[in-house]
Amino acid sequence: MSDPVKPLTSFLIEDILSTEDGTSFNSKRCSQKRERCSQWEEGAEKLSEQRCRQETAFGVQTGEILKIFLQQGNSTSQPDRLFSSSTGKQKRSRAAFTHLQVLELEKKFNHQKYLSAPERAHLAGTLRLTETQVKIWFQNRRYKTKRKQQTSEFCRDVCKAEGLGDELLRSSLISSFCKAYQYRPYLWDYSGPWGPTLW
DNA sequence: CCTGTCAATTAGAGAA
DNA sequence: TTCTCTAATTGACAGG
Repeated sequence: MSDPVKPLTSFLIEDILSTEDGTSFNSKRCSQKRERCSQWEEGAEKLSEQRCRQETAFGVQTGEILKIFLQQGNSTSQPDRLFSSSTGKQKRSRAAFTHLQVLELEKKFNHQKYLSAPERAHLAGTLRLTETQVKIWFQNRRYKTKRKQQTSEFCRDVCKAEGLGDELLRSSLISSFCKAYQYRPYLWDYSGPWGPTLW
């Protein structure tokens, strides 16, 4: 019998809700943050109801399922961290993927940069992640790859400009690159003398 | 409409 | 505390 309890993240709540009422939580995408908050609060309530039903179904004591979540060690899988208890204000949760999960995701990514829906579902199932988490991981991974590649091209061009003694080109390359990436663009991978000092 | 992508950014969490 | 990585969010846009 498979373990009924998965690490609980905001995405899992989406999945739970989508199977609960037959409508996709994703499809309720809201433009207003306020609307989102009220939906999340609703989600929290439904979640707690669902825990009760699971406890009944699995014949365990009240609070047992919550305890299992809490015992999973990963603090971000604590369901109640998703919401601040007193204010009812939404708190963003951040799952920490295990080494194995990342390893498998990387392996798959090296093989193919895009996943079809069935492939994504299969991978999510085997890694015990939600499909949304897999989708977002691949999205972030593609963006990271692209930025790394742009950084390496930038480094190459700057080195070339330096080699030619073209100070004007060098500084224009650097300024346009800095403008494009206000955030640190994976420059730490490059141990050139000027790399990390740029920022 | 719905869902997916990219690009940019935010923010949680672990390491130093 | 600060730094760094990266999961998650947001918004614009595209395709079915």
